[in-house]
Amino acid sequence: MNENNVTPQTLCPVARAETVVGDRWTVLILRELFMRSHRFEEIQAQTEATPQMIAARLKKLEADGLVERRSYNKRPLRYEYHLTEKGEAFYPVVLALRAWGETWFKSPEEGRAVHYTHRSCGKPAGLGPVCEGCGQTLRHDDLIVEPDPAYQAERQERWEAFKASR
Amino acid sequence: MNENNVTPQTLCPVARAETVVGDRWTVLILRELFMRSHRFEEIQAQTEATPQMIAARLKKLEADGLVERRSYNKRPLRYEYHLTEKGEAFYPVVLALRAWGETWFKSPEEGRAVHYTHRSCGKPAGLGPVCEGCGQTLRHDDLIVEPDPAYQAERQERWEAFKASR
DNA sequence: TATATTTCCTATGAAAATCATAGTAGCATA
DNA sequence: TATGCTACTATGATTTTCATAGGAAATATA
Repeated sequence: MNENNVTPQTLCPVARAETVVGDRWTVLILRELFMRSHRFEEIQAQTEATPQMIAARLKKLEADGLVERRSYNKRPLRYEYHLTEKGEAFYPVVLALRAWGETWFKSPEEGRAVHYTHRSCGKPAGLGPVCEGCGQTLRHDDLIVEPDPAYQAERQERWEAFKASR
Repeated sequence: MNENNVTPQTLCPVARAETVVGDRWTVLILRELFMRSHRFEEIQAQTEATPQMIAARLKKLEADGLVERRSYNKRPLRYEYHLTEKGEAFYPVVLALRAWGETWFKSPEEGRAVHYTHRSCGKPAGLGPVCEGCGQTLRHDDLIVEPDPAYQAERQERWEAFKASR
């Protein structure tokens, strides 16, 4: 994995961002955090990465300031992972990635994986970056997220397969 | 490198997108194409990747339909790389990445790497996704791109260093 | 004619990351 | 005592990446 460079080599913000998020597993972990999976096991099950991949990336994400670890249980000590403000600020990238993926990687008969409703106007938000209904810029905490039944089932199944394999 | 899966494993558009662009070099190559570097050597110089990295990724980007190779010279046969419509459509992701990078990876004394002017309203476009001046969604071909002198110098220097090393 | 130069890559071997698989630590519950 | 739960770590084979060098096919220059 790419160690974070202390002195930035370039002024380019895309290159700097990529030293942190230029990795498939990292982005999938961030997706899971936005999907409100906060536990190691949930993230592992839904990304289908090995535990080392998850562990290494969570550690780096924490070092890079996108993620913080919160203990939700002493004895035995257990942690959950949450996005920091910097991590939350990554949302527009995920949204843009989603829009691109929905547009260019789906056959017509496949529906959207997730349906968004814009809380402030009550209308479907569409693919962004601005709300289809009211034109406002979409923010993560202003969206009601509803996984499509098919996607929900897929996630459910992945979780069960994961559980069964222990 | 990740071979493209014929049957998608998931409905998640982010995961599907990441099988194509979930890689640092790939994103940097796309950035260069948006910066109007179309030649192998320019891309190599500005990304500072090895030629195999570039060659392999350009090949995959072509297979994935984001990039097309155009011969600009017979005898000797020479190619340039250009974005397809699918590749151009990736722009919002780059823009979001840039905004995040500019916001979270810069000290106050460092300026923006690139300045955008919105062609249709003539005002500075800001960090997007919508124009700071007029509120419209930013499109790549509607932006006048002006690298900051410092960033320009950095790129110039990289090119010269590359040339000198041959 | 001979020698550079330009451009786009390919070859090679060492170093690092990744993967599948298995296992550990600490505690709770039956 | 045994079984389960959760968050990881260990190991060894496989794959990818990196640094460095080189090649091929033509034109330009001496």
